[in-house]
Amino acid sequence: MPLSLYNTLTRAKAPFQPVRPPVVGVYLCGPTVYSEAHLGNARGPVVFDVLTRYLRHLGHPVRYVRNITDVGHLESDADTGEDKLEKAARAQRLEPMQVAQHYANRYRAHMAQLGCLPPDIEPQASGHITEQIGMIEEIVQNGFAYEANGSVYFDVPRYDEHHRYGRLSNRSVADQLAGTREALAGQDEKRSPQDFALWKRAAPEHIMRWPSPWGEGFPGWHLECSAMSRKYLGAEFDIHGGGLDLMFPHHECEIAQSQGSHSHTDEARVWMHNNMITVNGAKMSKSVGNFITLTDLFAGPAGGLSQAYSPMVVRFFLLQAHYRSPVDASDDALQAARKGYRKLMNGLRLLDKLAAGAPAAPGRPEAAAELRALAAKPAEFLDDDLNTPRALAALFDLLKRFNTLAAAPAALAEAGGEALGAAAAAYRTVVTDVLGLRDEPRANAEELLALALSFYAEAKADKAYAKVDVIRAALKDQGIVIKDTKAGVEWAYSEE
RNA sequence: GGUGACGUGACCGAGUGGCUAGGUAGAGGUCUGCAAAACCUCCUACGGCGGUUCGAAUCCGCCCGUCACCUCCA
Repeated sequence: MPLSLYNTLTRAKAPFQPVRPPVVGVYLCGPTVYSEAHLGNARGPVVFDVLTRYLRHLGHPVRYVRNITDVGHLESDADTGEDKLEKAARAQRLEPMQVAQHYANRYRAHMAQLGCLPPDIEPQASGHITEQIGMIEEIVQNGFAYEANGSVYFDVPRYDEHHRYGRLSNRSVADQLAGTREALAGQDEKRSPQDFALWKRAAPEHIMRWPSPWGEGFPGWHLECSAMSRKYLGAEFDIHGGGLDLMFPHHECEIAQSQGSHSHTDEARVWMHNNMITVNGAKMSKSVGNFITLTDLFAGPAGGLSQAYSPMVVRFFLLQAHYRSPVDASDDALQAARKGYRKLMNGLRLLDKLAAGAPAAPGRPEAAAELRALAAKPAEFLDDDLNTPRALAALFDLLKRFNTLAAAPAALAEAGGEALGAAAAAYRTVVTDVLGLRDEPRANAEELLALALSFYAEAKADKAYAKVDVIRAALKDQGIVIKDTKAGVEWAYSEE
């Protein structure tokens, strides 16, 4: 069964066909690095991490691009001076690029904790000013942009005459005009309120600025993704992802820029949007008090949650909902996810035991076939627009079967070693390679060691020297030597 | 006002025109020195009102309610 994906552009699921098979190009809109990443920032990267992992599992060489936005966006169109990055830099008395680097580093660390593989290319907007200027020049040449007072704006009505603007988000230019009437004030530079900036003239106090044919300034909000995706993935590539909130205006503008500059393509063939996360039923916001940064989430109580939740629990929790559905985080939901996650991980350990006791004989054909069919289910559900909740359900079904087999040697023999091995491999592959869930060891080595030493001391006191020798040898295998001192039993790392 | 999504059992969350989602929690049981795990059985469902249909929780209409986007936002 081929992989089907839901395309926001067509509002339908369709079998996935790479533009240049077997290679697949994926672009995900990355973070603007001016503050700590929060729970909501985790969903897109996790979803598209599973997507790229699955594409690779299916044998596609994937080029996964996730940008870092380090040219801060303006707070609003009317505000020419307040740039998010510069604002953060001023508040922290730092160079803007220092702020960007700081949060980019933290972002990468958080993504690694969440089990997201690093992108193949992680381009930064500030390093691609040349490409962005080149793209603006093309758009101007094609008549879809105009210069005004050192800034360049995309001419939405003009573009709309040739290509429909608003296809992705299903909006019409006329409707938007009706809806934005009140906002007309103070937008004198723009010919139409929907026009968006490709290049902004820098006010004197603006720090981040670059020379351009239109004077000193900086690129507009939406341009970097068009320029960088084109550079690294081509004028038409396979999959463009992002949060639902980016659909309009960001992605709509990207399509317009790509169509208007070069290629008469929609930039990407498939547009995928992950839905949002709410916390205790409401959108995260600082004023509601349910805003949760990833740092706080992983470390302790935050934003209406009573305790810390580990990165893998969060990942499992996110995968338990379909990526196009909204998901609500709460203590109840996360605690249930934690137990489910641990159950799945305990399954991985069970596989090792099963493999050790697997029968060599082929088993009964029907039983073997049945086990293989059960083991094929998780991937089948992933084929259906990445249905991770169903895939997880199928994994739990499979795990139940493993548990049953582990307790019943007769049934184990019926299934046969070959089918068992294949089923175990399927479980392990989907859980770890595709869903990216790994075991988070929780046992405290120091405490376990203290326990072993207490048994040692007890055995010694009982003069049970056979037991004493066993404990000492086992610890030595772990590189730990026991030291009997007058003060009591101590330990040290072996110097051998 | 425009666009889109949604309302499923104690909680989270899939799915489907008739056939078990799954996880968590709860009840009983098997196993067990005790416990845990595991397994078996059970429990509470599809917002309301109409319509289409042999049959709808699943399709259509209306109503009620919730959320998101339309300004930066994952």
